[in-house]
Amino acid sequence: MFLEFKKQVSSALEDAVASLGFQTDDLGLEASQHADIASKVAFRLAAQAKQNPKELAEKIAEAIFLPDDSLIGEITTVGPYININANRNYIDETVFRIRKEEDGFGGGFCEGRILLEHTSANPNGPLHVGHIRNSIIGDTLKRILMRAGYDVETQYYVNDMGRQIAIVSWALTQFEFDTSRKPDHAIADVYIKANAKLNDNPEKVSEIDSRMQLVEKGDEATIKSFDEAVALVVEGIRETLLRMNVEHDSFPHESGFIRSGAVNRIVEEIKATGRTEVDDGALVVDLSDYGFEKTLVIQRSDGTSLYTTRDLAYHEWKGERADRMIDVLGADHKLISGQLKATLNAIGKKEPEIVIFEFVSLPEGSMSTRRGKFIPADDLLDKIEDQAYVEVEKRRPEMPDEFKRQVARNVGIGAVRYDIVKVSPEKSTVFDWKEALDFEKQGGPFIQYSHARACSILKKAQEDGLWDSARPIDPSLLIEDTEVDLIKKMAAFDSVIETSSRELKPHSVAIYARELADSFNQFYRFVPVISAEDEEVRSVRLALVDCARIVLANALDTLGIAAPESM
RNA sequence: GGUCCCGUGGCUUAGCCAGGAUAUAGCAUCGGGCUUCUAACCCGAGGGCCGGGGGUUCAAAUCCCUCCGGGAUCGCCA
Repeated sequence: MFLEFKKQVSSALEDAVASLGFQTDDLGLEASQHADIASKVAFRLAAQAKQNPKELAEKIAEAIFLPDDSLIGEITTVGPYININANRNYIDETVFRIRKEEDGFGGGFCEGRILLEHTSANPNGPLHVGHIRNSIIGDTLKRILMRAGYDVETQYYVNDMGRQIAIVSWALTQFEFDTSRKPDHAIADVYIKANAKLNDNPEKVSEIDSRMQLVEKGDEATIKSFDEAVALVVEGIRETLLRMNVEHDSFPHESGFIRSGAVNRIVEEIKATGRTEVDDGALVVDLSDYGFEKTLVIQRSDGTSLYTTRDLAYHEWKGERADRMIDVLGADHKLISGQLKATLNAIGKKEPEIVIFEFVSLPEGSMSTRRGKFIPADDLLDKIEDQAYVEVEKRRPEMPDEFKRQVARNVGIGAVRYDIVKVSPEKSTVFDWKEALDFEKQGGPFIQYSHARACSILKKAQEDGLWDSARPIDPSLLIEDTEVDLIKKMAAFDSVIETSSRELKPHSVAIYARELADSFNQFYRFVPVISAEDEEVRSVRLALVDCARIVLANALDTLGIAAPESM
């Protein structure tokens, strides 16, 4: 709804500026604490108009023409600022729309097909607390883009033939596989042992090399041993992701692009550009004109392909199947993803948009599956759910155990997802158990609680025979400050989705959801609903609570966090 | 050493790309609020030369330069 208001403001301001004989492509619109939206256009035009910004602002404000059905209300100037407020129509219309559109409210203004790749961790062990930053950013992005209106397919690109996987398959011949453990964890055990053994016995490395050559040549027994190990780990990873409400639509395997011949084809295409040369037996690409000093290796001296080579083929394939490709990658991929884009560009292929997130490290240093230095996501989820159970027990001791477990799951995952997504991806973080298990106030559970609270009011009203969602309402009775603030906050949801989908920044949705819950809680505190004296007022306030329930649920859904009716 | 990212009250953090009105919020601290729709809540207070220094501008947390601190990365790993 705010998007529509903003559009009207833009066009009204443009017309006003034009009517005074000026031109600008920057209306300087910004959120403001003094109005629903403010314009700094007078600053921009002051030089051109040779007038002082204050007088200019007044002239522009006077020149604004508003049609009858406008959403724009009061317009004032304070110095050079033009402060523009929405009118009553905006408030009332917002309430009507939320009730009409329900779970669709706040989206549906974009179209196109997007392939979104995220997580794609190597299947050599379980997801750890660093990986899930990728998963949560990626999954939230998916939800944001889908709400915005895009057709989104998420993919987990499975590395089923890299060096690490060769080590895993070798490890299974060297060490006993503990079938009593979750398979991704059991694989990590033997993988860690294998790496230690290879470290102590460097002559064994040739066994890994030969496995890689065999799999690339299509040796069935070797491929089978890789596949089995990979399938075990991927199954465990999917289970972990599902616990966090993360689900991928497909799992393309790297080997598929070798077998289809796509990798060989793309190597030939790159050769045809004349950019390649053989350096020390390896095939390298010159990307110096793209600003990369070092060449990019796309084939080992033994002729086998690298991750990068297979990734090029994968992106070519994706580019043919979508309007946009988005990859969520860790900071260690910054350079390689730039080289990937440059190479795709050099052969005339579509390039992906890359979302980079910085690392999550441990107090003692960076995480490493190979060295066994990591905290499995499963451990974090187990502990946070245990902690959440304690919190539920404290508050709802009388409820059945099944209820408490369910709430603990929802709240625990909500806390984890919110905690991770609320921070800008470009900040590196250090994982801290104490912090992770501390139910930070005004985090995920705070928003879930607000939703439960709205549900609780509606439930009670319904039991008392006071609430009927079909009954006509008169939103103009919603005049308390906290009511209007809440409605305006809800109206802004579409604009938050629009911005975060355009900038691919999921954390702004997290901030918004918290602010929305905050607005609702203030309304709850100051305005009686069920006990409102006037029947009409009570009805419309109940409708407002229902609106809050809807928008809170939409915001939570966008964050991949459950919206419990009771907790 | 080169390149990229980050550095905002005790801690975590928004704003920076598109410079402008008293710099955002949470945690923690202190004070207040449950006979009233779930207190996982609400209200209030203190606390910041926006890492340091230069520059551009009428105006800099925001742009440029430089230094310091942290992270990432620098061909046959992914």
